[in-house]
Amino acid sequence: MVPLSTRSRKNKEVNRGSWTAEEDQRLAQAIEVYGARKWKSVATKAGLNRCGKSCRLRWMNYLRPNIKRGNISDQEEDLILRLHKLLGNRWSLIAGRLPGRTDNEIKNYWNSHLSKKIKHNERSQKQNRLLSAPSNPPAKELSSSDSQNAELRENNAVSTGIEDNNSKGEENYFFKSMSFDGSSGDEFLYDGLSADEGPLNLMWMNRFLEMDESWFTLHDI
DNA sequence: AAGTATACCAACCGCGAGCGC
DNA sequence: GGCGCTCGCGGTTGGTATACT
Repeated sequence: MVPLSTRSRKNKEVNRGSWTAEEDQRLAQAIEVYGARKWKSVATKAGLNRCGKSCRLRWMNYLRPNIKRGNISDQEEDLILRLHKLLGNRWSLIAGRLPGRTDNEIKNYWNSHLSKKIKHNERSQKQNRLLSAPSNPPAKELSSSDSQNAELRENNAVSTGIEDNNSKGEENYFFKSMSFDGSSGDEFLYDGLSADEGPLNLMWMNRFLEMDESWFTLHDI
């Protein structure tokens, strides 16, 4: 995609920029033999004039099996929005909940689509508030955590169109007992699911996100 | 048709955590 | 404890594609 010569930078000894089909093939073959670890040595053994980091990135974001590309579905988008509300810019955690999607892809999708969408929603929300302001009852004073939670719920409802049942506002949701790191917790969520079962999985996740707060507490995210 | 602006996304960079020596 | 190495993460860059004027 990007000519090697144009992506400047420090190390002139190694290739930079777009990967060629041949490089991809070499990398995949090396990983088949040596495994997806020790990226520096994988790069060397594959005969690639690339740094280990670059090889890892290429594998993780492009060559890995079961990668889904393009066309983020409405369901996936909804899930990204909600997870982002809960987790912030922790793209790898969010990606971990979306089978076949990479953190880089979700980050790009967020920056190019969703962040704008949200800004637009917030703007029209403000306008609506201004228009209806005089008839509103005086707002109860909230602690900062209350207001954060309120904002979180409000944005969530606005951006996804799904109302959050958690109206108490003093507690946060939580996720931690099911880890997001692709280890044991993932088994709880995804064990036995193939990539084809993604939609089913997403439905499950959506229900999970709507669960009553009594199931979870947030403090140790 | 040509020039310019904007959107998209692959790839890079810097940083910090974890681990072994 | 200190050092070096590897890995993973999030932010950023910049080339290409597309839309707009």
